[in-house]
Amino acid sequence: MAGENQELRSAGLKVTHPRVKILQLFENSNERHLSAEDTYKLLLEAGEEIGLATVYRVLTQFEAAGLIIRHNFDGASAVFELVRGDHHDHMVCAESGQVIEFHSAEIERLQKEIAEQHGFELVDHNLVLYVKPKK
Amino acid sequence: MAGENQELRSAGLKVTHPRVKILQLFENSNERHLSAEDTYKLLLEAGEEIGLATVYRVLTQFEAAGLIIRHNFDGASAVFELVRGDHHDHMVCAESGQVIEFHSAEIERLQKEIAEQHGFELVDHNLVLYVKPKK
DNA sequence: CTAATTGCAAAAGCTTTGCAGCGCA
DNA sequence: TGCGCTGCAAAGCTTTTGCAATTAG
Repeated sequence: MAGENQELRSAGLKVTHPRVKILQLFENSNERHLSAEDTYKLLLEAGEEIGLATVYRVLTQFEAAGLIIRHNFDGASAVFELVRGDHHDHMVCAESGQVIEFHSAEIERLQKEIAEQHGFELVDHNLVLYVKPKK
Repeated sequence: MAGENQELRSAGLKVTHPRVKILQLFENSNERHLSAEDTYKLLLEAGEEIGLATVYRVLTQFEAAGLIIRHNFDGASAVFELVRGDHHDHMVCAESGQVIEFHSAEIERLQKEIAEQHGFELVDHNLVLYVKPKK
């Protein structure tokens, strides 16, 4: 309830109607991965008249604040996801469009190892598996 | 020299001037990762008057034919890379912008394993490590 | 009250498409 | 010759931005 307000303040953002509603949407939606357009439409369905430009601005601010992360799965449009503390990667089904989250400590370890072997420090990574149903 | 012509024919594509030039560009350029815009500009510099729309169409056809692959590193614009038979992933240095290619059979194996554990078949994947120089 | 935020519409990238003319097979 | 290909310009999409009005603190 008021939890969102605190999260926004901690992020250094004023508690405005659009920001609260968008944060609530991410916290309550069944679909964890939403594009700006998805977000905009869901707000409209919920009777919230929030401009699409505002949705984009708020999502960008949330990303900068570390509240959500942006994914560019295919290149078409970005999708956003609430940060819940648990890091994970994604598997996208080419047929159903379904997005599955997974985590592999071993892959994470190997990534770090490979970066270091090349004289670098691993800052971030992006792993997406494109799959189809097993016959 | 005539190698490109054969590659194009095998791909079921007519041997036209734009297609030959674009394929040569990818085979001879020092930079292995080119966006449509990069390709267009390099062609202009080489004195080839090929339309940007044609560049996009040819790159899309080459991708469909399996001659090149498309990467969406950041979401801004896609970059293309000649398929040389060796599969590899990429490491991008945040400071220098440098792109390093690497391959890990172990990560590949784990990916396949994970997809299968979830009841899927791995079709493709995208792995990018974002790194910075080790201090 | 004041600076931050919003909404609208216009603009900005990147990419695709319609169509008339040109070129390879 | 015929169908595919090219070029240009226009249109499409996602995302960003300018600006006046509104709102949070």
